[in-house]
Amino acid sequence: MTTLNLPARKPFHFDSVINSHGWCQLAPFSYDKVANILGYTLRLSNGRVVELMICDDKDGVRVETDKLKKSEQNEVADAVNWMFGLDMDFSDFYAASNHEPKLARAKKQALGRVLRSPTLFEDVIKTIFTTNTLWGATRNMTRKLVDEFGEPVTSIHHEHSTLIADNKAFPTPEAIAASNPAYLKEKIRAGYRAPAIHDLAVRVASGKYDLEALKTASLPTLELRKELMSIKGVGPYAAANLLLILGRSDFIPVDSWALKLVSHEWYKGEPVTAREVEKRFEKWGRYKGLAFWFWDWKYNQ
DNA sequence: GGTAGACCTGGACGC
DNA sequence: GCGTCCAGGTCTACC
Repeated sequence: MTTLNLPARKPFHFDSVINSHGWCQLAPFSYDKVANILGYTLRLSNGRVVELMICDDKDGVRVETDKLKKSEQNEVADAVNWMFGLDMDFSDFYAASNHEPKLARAKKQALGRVLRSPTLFEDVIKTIFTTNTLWGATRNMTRKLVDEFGEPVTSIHHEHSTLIADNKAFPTPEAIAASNPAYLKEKIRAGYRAPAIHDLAVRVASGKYDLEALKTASLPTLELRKELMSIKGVGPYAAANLLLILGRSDFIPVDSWALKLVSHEWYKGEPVTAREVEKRFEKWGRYKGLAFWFWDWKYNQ
């Protein structure tokens, strides 16, 4: 058993990260609401697959997992640090939103961080799975992809293996690349998205496309957006969602839900276009995405 | 530069 | 049960 205590930049609220969006409901995440523990099945670079149990801690988060070597501990720490954005600083956003009643709770609740997967590859695929479909189908596609192509937790204690036998890590690009679009369409139920995720997996697995480099790229947001939108299946909504995950807040992920929220907030439920959404948040400039995402919406069913 | 229509799944609804 | 309709972003083709 290994326990890691990872500190976070203040302010930090574990629950705010968990509830930042629906990601904790997508495999290989699991969330125990009663115990307030986030589970995640992680594949380490040496091929070992471990189950992480992540919970709130005095100064950040605590991670419990199988006994790990030092190098493996460092890898887990790096992964969780990224997933929770432990070092992210939102003080400028808090200062900007200080006088906006609809964002007044932002600093107190430490809003700003969004839960992310360890790799951008995983988050791009999950984001493509959210497009043009209902949330139930998104969960379904992700679950099936993990079950079909993910590697199971490496069992050390065989007598306990039944407890973790079902958990698998998110598939590697290689594993998805080795499949084919027809299979992804039929078995994963990815529909017309299948060629897009297969193509991405092939490009990443071949080493020709360094997707993970975008996590730390210092490109201007507009350039980064262009780069994300060059990925098949990633349009304006998906790119904005991924930018928010990457800590860039200049764009709003406008989907049909966003239109509904804005419509009820300012237009008495009358239909609105993406233009109206942009207009309403224009003044927030580079905090546009955050202001939209953490707005205290009237309509919230 | 803007937009109609096709893409695919799953849930709702009517028979 | 079975068929029909609809919601949901992206992409292509065509103005």
